[in-house]
Amino acid sequence: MLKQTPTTRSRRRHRGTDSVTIQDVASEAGVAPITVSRALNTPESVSAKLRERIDQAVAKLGYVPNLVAGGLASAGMRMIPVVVPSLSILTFIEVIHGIQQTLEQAGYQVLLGSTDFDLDREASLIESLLGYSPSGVILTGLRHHERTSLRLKNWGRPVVEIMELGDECIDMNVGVDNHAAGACMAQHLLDRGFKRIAYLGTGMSRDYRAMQRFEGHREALKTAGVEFDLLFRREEPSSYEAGRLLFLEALKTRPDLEALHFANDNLAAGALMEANRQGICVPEEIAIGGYLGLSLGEHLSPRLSTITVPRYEMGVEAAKLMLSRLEGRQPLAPRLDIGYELKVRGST
Amino acid sequence: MLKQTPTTRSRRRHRGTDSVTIQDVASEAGVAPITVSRALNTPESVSAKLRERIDQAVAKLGYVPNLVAGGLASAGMRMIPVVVPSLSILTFIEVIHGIQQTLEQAGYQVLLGSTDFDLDREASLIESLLGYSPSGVILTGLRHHERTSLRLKNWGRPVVEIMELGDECIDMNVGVDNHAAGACMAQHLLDRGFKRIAYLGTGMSRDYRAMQRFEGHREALKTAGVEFDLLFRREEPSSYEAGRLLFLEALKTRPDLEALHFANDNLAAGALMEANRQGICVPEEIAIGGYLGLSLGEHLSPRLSTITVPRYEMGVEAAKLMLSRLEGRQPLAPRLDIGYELKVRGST
DNA sequence: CTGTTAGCGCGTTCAC
DNA sequence: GTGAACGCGCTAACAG
Repeated sequence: MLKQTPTTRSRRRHRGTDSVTIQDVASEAGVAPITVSRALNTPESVSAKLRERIDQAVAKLGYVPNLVAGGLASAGMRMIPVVVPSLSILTFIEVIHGIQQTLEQAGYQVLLGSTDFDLDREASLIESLLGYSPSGVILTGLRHHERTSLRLKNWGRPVVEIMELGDECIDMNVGVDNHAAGACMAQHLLDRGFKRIAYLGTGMSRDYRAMQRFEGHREALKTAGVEFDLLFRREEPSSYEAGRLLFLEALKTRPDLEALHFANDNLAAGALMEANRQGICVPEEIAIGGYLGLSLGEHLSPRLSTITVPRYEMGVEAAKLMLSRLEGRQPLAPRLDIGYELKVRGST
Repeated sequence: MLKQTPTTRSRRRHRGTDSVTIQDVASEAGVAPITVSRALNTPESVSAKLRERIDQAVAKLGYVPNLVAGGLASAGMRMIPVVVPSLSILTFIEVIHGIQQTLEQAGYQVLLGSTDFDLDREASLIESLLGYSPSGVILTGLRHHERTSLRLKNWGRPVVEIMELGDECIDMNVGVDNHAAGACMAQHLLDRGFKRIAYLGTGMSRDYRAMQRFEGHREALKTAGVEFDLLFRREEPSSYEAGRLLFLEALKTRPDLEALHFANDNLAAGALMEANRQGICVPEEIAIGGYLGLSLGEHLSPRLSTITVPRYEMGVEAAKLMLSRLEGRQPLAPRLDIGYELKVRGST
């Protein structure tokens, strides 16, 4: 299947991809291969004259550097694995998008990895991803297998942990303070005069960041002297449907509830749409708050109050941090709080 | 930055990643490196005794094969670039998800690439992705730069084109018949008794698949003897907001419209939500149909009629086709129609 | 500024 | 069933 043409060039001893190599370009331009290499990688270290001859030869032969060979000889394959818990959660997609756009401009490619919120899978995935000799790694969260953290710390190449903020990171960290964000929405609900407030989430035994927001929520209530500590949870992944079910369950179990604090906008939107369907008035009969700032929230009626997190920007910043290290610059700070913003809209 | 420890092992001449190599394992097990290689890649060609010794050494040293070296020596880096027009369109994300899940199980990794619907960018992106010596390539659509198609045809490794269906593909093809899908929804609208039906889409000068659906739509109307050929378009990317604006524009320009056929569910949902907001009754005052089958559509009121496309499954099938080639099996058919399904719900 | 030499770590080839 | 030698294509190191 590989190479059906039995190799026209006589130079090839065996195998070989039969493509144009740096040697071909060197011959064409009448220089040594290393000069071609330099002309391509550090043009300023080659005289203008040779550079031009080489550029012409490259164009003429259609030379494309073999990054694998380059990666073996030097270091780094100009790839960055991005390891996230799930590819079916929009948040991660948007972060990945930001990362991809930024890295691609700089000539790096993104390698995708997903762990399904499983730290064992994360550990083995990262282990095998390192076999690709990537230039750096971006991964989700600050909690990992101990051997993963150790391995990456000793790895000697840039590592960025995203989505979460903390004092102890492997190398660099861009994220948001989940605890504070949870407290922020809870405080908003309290400010609105609600007391019987529940938190509702999915997959919280695996997604500990949602749990951190719940902790913030709970603490805000406690601090305000509101003795109400209600959590509704389901173990399936987040979806509109899960939000709808959570909503129904909450209404049924505790008809006295005044406000619902959802772990994310998908759930909140599912609830809001169900409320619309049933003719339940939001926020008069029950208030609904979310987290993330999905654009959908702005189009529902009433518009969804939420805490927006600049997800795309988080990706961009993570990538920039990565690039600054890769290009030898020391990043200003290895830790960046990307922030969040409370958006008060109609649903609360 | 790279390797701060000045290399403890004396073996290293210069550079080198200071990690465990096949040679280390070989020494530990008291065999030649090639035997380790065989024990790992073709276990049946090594005696049980040695195999066990080697496995132990691998475990003891925590050896992880350097895929870069392997990729250079043999061929294929066990990576598959997936090139899509955009990472901000949910459809592509879901397809990528299916691809990623399937390939990762088989030990292949996904490299992400996006072209922003630009065939020039696609051409140069693919050119540079080939530098990674990937095992295969998955790309979007059947239309490419001629040099891209030629390059990939001569490349000698599996190529799958997705999202679209056609007779002439580079190698293998999994997708959906856009023309037929557009006609299908149009026919449904006609069957409902609507005649003044408009098609509404975004970015259609770049996203020719949406245009193919429009052609199908237009033809269905013509065939039915309905002389109505109205297209509303905007050039921004699809979004709820774009759908809302398109909806408003259509209502304003042509108050006599009976049904709106949107190029995708994002647009349709934006329109439907705006209708709700304005108290416009759907479908009594105006019917709305979409395309894709996003789960959001099922939660709106009324529920959105649409044409569902099994996006995740399309990814899975594309990956399976790829794998069958990579593993030397001939795929049953190099062309797979993934199909679509008309979902008639409340909005029409 | 340019060239020479010597690997990067692995798998193929061919011999035993 | 196992091993020795060599090369995949490129670049770091060290001259000149």
